Amino acid sequence: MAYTEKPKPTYSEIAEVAGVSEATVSRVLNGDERVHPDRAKAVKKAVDKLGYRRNRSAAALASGKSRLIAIVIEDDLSVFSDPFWSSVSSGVSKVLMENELQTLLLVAPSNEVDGPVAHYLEGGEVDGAIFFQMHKDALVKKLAKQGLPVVIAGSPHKDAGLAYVDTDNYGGGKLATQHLFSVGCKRVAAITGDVGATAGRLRHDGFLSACKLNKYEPMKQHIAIGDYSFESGRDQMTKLLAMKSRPDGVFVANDLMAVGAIKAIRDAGFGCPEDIKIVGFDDSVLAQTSRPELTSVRQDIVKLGETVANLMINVINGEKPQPIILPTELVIRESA
Amino acid sequence: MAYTEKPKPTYSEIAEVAGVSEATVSRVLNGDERVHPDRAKAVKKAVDKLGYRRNRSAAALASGKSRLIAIVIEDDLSVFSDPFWSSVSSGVSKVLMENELQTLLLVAPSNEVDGPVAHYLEGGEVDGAIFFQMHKDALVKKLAKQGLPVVIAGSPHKDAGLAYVDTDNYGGGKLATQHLFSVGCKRVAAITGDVGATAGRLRHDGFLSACKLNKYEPMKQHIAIGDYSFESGRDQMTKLLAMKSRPDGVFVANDLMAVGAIKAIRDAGFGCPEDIKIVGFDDSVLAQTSRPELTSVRQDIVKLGETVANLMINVINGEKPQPIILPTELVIRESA
DNA sequence: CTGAAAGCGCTTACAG
DNA sequence: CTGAAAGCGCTTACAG
Repeated sequence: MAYTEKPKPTYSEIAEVAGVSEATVSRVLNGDERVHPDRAKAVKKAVDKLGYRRNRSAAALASGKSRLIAIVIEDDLSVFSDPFWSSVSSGVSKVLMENELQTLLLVAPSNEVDGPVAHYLEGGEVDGAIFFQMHKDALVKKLAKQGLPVVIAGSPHKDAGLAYVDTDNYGGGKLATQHLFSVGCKRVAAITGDVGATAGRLRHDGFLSACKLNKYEPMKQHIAIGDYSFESGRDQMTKLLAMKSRPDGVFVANDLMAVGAIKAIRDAGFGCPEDIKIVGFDDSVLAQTSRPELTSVRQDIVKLGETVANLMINVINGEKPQPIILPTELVIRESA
Repeated sequence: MAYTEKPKPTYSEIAEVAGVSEATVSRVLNGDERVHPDRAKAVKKAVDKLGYRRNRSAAALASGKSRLIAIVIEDDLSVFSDPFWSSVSSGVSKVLMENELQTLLLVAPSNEVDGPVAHYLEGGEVDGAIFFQMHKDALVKKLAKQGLPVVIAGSPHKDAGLAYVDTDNYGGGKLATQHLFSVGCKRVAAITGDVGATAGRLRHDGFLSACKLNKYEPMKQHIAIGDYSFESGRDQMTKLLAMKSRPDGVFVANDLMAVGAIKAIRDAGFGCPEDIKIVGFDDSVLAQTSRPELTSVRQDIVKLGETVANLMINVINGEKPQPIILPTELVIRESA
């Protein structure tokens, strides 16, 4: 039995089998409504019969559209330990694929405005680019100005008319803090992340807003600034514990710092939640493995990815870029 | 000032500026050695001057090579909470990009041999495919047989002449278990993962090998089988604790189960490491946030990704597919 | 070592 | 609603 070369049918075979021209094949495959239903049916039948699959390179070359969407992630250690982007990417890729779009994975330094990835993106090889929030806005804006459809997963540093999808960081911070008041805390503090970045600032603002709602004026020293690391959570909590007016409830801007804070509480001989209650943010795996288990703000990350992909599709279709904020919920466990 | 259309130079402009034919431009850009150095220089100069970037679709169409490598990940909840693949992908993408290859992200159900992703991969749109270990071998083998360069990150279920890169699971299990003996444990047990899967089996085998080396015959009931979840670690540990011959050292096949095991130890009123010592596997973020901090086996995940990418390149270049095993190291902390 | 020319497999005005 | 034809921007035998 001789090996037969795989036939790899092209338009010409389909056209022949279906008894139409290649132009019509193309129209049918691209969903052109004008084709007569009977011919469309014939084409589809031929496609099935021949097991035809479109050559994307050829289509891209002829049409000028690559049907490729880039996901740009940061080449940075933080990525390596954060399941966040893997979940988002997964949701993105799934939705894009359902829309016959491919997902290209690009790894780039965060502040690179002029490196290889930037050039690649400017080269027009891609129909759109999705950026993960850690990126500086400069490159994103530049690309958007050049007409490339661009969506940010997360919030831009400064709102600049860019399309983005983000978790409701403000609402989440507020929710978490409100919970501390609800369970009877009287001296509520916060350990924030980088308040220069949007997510950190919004969580912080949400905290303040809940305080105001409860007619509570937090002390300045009760707002400690961390950097999202375990160590900073531990160290900032230690400082809070050392204060004369020791807080009895702390909103911590992510779970990793929250776990650090709990360690500090334990090390200092206090109990959580007896002496000090803690609410985290992310509802990561840490929330469940921590002792005590962490009450934390949950964001639906897969949904975030799906929403990002859908927004990208809309932007490509010419809709106006527009922010989308996804709701959070509070998962109550042991720590508060 | 009128907006000028971006010129988007092509071969014809370069050829003109450099005073050569388009064929020569192509040769230079593809690193063909035969071109006279002077002409090559002229072409490169023209390329720089015009800010030329190659149209990949056109090149792909003409050459039949897409310069696209797919990463196929599983559409499964386990992915969503495991930073493993994000780190691997990151390493893969970086190396591929350095070699002018693009990374395509494909999300597919694990046991799909005949779905859209499978068809896509068979369609020849991709120059190679990298699979993450959770995938069943069937699809991978099928593709390999069709001549598609294929590499597995992790181990195949059964060795089938496929190229793969994996952590030394066997060596890691051995290392971990040996450490338990070294610190004086007398009744050493194990909580394994799925021993039907390669990684789980190898870690388990490594455990046995260290036992043998120490002339220790583990009791059958001392080898508990978990499923890598926090709960299974906790439950299996509870069972071990209930035994008359209670172990004083346990090798746990991943950190998440190890943290669960520690909870069980605490809940039962024992101390870790005083009464029972624990060694985990992965050296994940949990290892550092756990109380006590976890002694754990570390694998270099980014390196794994880079190695996978390099292996892929070698396979594409016609080298014989061949397994690569990456070493592990033991990170000693508090739990053992 | 180099160029003229054909061709990769699609898409899309254009004309009807 | 449909087809003939030109063209997208490269690559690659082929001939020299």
